[in-house]
Amino acid sequence: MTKIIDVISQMRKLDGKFPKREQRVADFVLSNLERATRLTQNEISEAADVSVATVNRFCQTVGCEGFRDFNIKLAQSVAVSLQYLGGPSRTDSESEQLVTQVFGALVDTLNLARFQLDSEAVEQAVSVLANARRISFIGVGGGSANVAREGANRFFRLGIPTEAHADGYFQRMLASTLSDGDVIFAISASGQPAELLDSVAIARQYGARSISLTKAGAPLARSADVSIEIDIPEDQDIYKPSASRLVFIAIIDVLAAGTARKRPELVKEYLRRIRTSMIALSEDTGPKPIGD
Amino acid sequence: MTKIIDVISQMRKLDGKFPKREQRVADFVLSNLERATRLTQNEISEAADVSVATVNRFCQTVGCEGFRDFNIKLAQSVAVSLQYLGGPSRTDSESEQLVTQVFGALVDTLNLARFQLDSEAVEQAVSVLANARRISFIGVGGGSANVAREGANRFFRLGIPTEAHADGYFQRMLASTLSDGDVIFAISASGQPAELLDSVAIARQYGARSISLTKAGAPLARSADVSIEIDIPEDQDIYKPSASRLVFIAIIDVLAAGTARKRPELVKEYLRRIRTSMIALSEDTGPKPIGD
DNA sequence: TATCAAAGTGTAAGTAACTTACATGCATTG
DNA sequence: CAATGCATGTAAGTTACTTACACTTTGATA
Repeated sequence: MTKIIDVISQMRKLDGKFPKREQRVADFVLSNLERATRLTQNEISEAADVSVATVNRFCQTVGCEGFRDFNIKLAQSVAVSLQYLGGPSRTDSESEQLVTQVFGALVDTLNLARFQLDSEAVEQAVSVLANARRISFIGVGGGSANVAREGANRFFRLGIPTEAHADGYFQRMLASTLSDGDVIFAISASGQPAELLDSVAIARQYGARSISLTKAGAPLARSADVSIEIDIPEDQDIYKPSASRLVFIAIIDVLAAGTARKRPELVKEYLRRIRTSMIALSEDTGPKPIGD
Repeated sequence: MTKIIDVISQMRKLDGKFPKREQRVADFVLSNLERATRLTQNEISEAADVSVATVNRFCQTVGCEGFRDFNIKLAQSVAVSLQYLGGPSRTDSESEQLVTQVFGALVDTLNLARFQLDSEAVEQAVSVLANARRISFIGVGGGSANVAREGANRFFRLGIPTEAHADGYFQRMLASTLSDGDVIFAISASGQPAELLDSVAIARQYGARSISLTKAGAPLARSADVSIEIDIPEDQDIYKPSASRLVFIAIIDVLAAGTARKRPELVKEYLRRIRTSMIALSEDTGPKPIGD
């Protein structure tokens, strides 16, 4: 697939090195980025006071096939840039800026995490989960505990008995009841909590498989059979919420989707049952994700 | 500023309501978003097996002036949605594709949601939250209940007493104890559950403010003082987890960040205290988001 | 069930826009 | 000063978008 070439930076790079008349085109476009998007080749040629052919050549000079191609690439670059540049002429309200910032940061982080994900670890984890008789998600501290609950919420829909716990003592006791065929899934942003380290160690001792989802290189990562590690630079702005738990949830999504695909028929049946159980409660029972 | 009209969500919104032949065009474009960007009207008409005129009418139906206009707007929407996705290369393993798909869908959905967010509603919600004496998050069903917990987890760090409940009976009873200065925050992907509708009505009756985070146009949205509405087309692939709860969490992030900025000094102090309380438990107490 | 109106659809002509070939002009260098 | 090569504009050529009109389907009503 063709990566979107950023014509704006391409124009900036060549700025000053264009042939004289093409430079006029560049000047005009660069100082009327947003407007140029909506103009035809002809209109641009008039605005820059050059011939249409020059405009066309200009397009080829910046690496496009012709004006058509240039026009679309410019529109795309402008669309992307305007989002994050928050250029000077923008009159976004404060709350619009807030939304852009937070969503931007989240998207950014998701993308970062995606490239860190070790696909081999994902594959191993899916294979362990798909064969699990039972999965116990554990996590402590508000965030990770919620991710653990989310994991349980995801996987029980696939017909696998699941549970989630945030109580360190309970976790250790629970771990000691697990055995071959069971899976303990430990979640921690720091990878340090003794509760989790203990629980994983206990569970392994009794023959259960263990999966960890945590910070790269953390003690917890080293202690589990399969370890999914992510290193997310937390934003320095302490008012900006951390994105790591969102990434964790996204990873749980990946694992759930992968597991579901390994047992398609079973899953369909379980989802059907769950949907049936909700018919009485809701008007809408189409083929949609289930549960509120 | 010129708002970029998001034709992709426009298409999704009208999906299923198009005239028969135009629907074919919609189907093709929606499932070949990136490719459609580079096709001419003629090529699209062939691919969808309709006449060019139908393609042109389709463009007008989704709110564009004609194909030219549509083509550019589509390119922009696609660019914004896919800006972080390097396309999947052919050599990707199955699990790599899985990761790409799930993350891609999430990023896509986040971008979509951003355009739908009504910044005025966000502003109002932040203002209500920042002045709250206490916030009760309520939700039912695995997903929304978790989002509610996440909300509580976020806001208590800002020094506001919070709680989260998933028990419908408890929610109603709780609601009847609220009064002026308290806030009830109801979360639901469907916006239908009677538990939430009742609780919000009861809380309002006793003078509490109410905020809802739910599907656009749902009953719950109409019943609250401030309503944040999102319309997310759920993916048809039932094995693919729904992205809506991730969007909900992202929105909670936005609200928390906005609230934090309204009370910077207070928040700093509370975060300091929380961090202090954790020093004994962890090696790492740098300026990072707190809590596991 | 027949009829009619309204909406949907395709064909084809018309128009606007992009592309390319070619001729002219200008600058640089031997 | 002449020759070469790059830069530019003109105009013809081609492609692509738009629109008018006629035919078809759909749905409502008698």
